[in-house]
Amino acid sequence: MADLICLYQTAAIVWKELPLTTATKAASKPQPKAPLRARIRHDIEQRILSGDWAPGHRIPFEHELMAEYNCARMTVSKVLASLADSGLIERRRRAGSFVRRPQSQSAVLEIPDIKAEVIGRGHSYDYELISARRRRATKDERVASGISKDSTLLALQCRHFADSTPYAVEVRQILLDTVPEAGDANFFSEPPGTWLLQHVAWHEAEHHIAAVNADPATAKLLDIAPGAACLVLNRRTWRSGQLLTAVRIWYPGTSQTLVARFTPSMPR
Amino acid sequence: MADLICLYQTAAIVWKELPLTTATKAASKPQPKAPLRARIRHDIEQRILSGDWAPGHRIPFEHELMAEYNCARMTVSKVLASLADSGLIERRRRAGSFVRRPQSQSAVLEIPDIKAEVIGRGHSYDYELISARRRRATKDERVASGISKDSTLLALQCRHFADSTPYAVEVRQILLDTVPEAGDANFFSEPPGTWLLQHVAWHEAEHHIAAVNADPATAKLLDIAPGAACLVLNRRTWRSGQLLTAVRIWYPGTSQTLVARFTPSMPR
DNA sequence: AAGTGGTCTAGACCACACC
DNA sequence: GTGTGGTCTAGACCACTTA
Repeated sequence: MADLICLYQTAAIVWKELPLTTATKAASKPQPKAPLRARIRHDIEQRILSGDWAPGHRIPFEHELMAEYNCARMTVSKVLASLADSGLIERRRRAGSFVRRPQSQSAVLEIPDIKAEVIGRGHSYDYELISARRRRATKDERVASGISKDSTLLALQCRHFADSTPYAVEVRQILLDTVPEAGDANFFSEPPGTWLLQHVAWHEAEHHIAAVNADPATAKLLDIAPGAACLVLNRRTWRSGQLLTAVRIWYPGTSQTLVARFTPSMPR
Repeated sequence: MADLICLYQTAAIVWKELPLTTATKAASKPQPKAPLRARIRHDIEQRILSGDWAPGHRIPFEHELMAEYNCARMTVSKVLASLADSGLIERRRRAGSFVRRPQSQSAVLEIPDIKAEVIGRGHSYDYELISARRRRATKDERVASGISKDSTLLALQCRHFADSTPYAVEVRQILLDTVPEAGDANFFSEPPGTWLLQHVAWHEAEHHIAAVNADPATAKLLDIAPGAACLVLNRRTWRSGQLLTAVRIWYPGTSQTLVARFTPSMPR
């Protein structure tokens, strides 16, 4: 039973650590000058989110809403289409529009550029390039990522500091075939992540997040004890199906937490 | 320099571990039977995502697109509005519509119900309720979460198994003031997360993700070595600004990774 | 068969930003 | 002023589903 008490206590600490931020933004009424469809959307959304209209409830037909708000059908149609797009309602021909039940827990995870992240938190930012070299992709990399035989990649290792203490260690590969401009970039002064965000358009990315015990080398670079828990973020980024870059970032587990926030507009 | 080689190797392992899944879904042409605006949107999106229209490029005016596709202004207007809504373009009166540069790295993090997650991965699922009790909120909890003095909460601890091995340990509090039905639920047979998803509408949630070294008690419950890295997920869920539930879930860091995927429709 | 949503048209007026 | 996007109207036809 001592175990239980311990766990409850840690849970209580969590509660204490997290300020009640998201709940304060509730109830923002559209102004009288706001467009009509903002008002209609707000009204419907409010009744759904308050639980007034439970999942499965049939919301008024388009023609009923037309009458209620004395407007054209196009107007209410756009509102309902946007609500369906946000995943809040489901529309069925001949049957009507229905409140959907909450889907699986998904959330928007913000993973900003590290430089911006550090500065945004009010710390001074420093950056150190540890190594950089060009090399051919290994056989494993070619097989796993579907890149061609002669692919050359730029392999970088660097370190990020916040207020002069190590903040994260980054190991990155940039495919020079798909991002040739990276060959001329100066990664001594600018972190590769920041450079890439500014110079390269991307539209697919995949993140894997894991917890690992720091190996001795990483621990030394992060100035933490060997074996201390680290949050490891793996990201690969594509454009038009072509891999642009892969990166693995170690954060000390104690200082760093990722924050994800639910927003009502979710894909299905 | 031994450090570097070690790090590069681990990065290569990542590459190997992650199959090239997202890149295969590229290039899905709208059918000839598809609505006109799907075709228009696809055309524009393609030119932006391919890099043909770089960030800052001015895309054609509405009246130009009307002429090109021989359609009404409303049709192209809806397309451009939806592209702006997705964050792909930025619209300025009198100036036109412009391709936006990629924003900060954000992604949709899928955090499904644990039972569904385990079953979805093809494992057998088992569940164990370790403890359950009602108690008053502590002072710290009241202060931190803005709940009232006399709040009663249901405090649960439970364990999830995949193929009969510990998968996660969960510590949860449910506010009985806001979710009174939970008092009658049978959490001996059904995990609280699953029950809540089915019975309670929610619309705000906040996740914090951290890496910690397992304390002895948690390590014992997860059947891992004390000090092993764990991924810890903290979630609090609200409805209409009222806290419904708070939960902290420990995953063994070695087995568990969270996956987040970028989607083009991003908030700004 | 009837009624729903899905889509589109051809106008209109307004707000706003830039010249 | 001038031209852009923002919003809205009052129709229309079609596809689909369900009664």
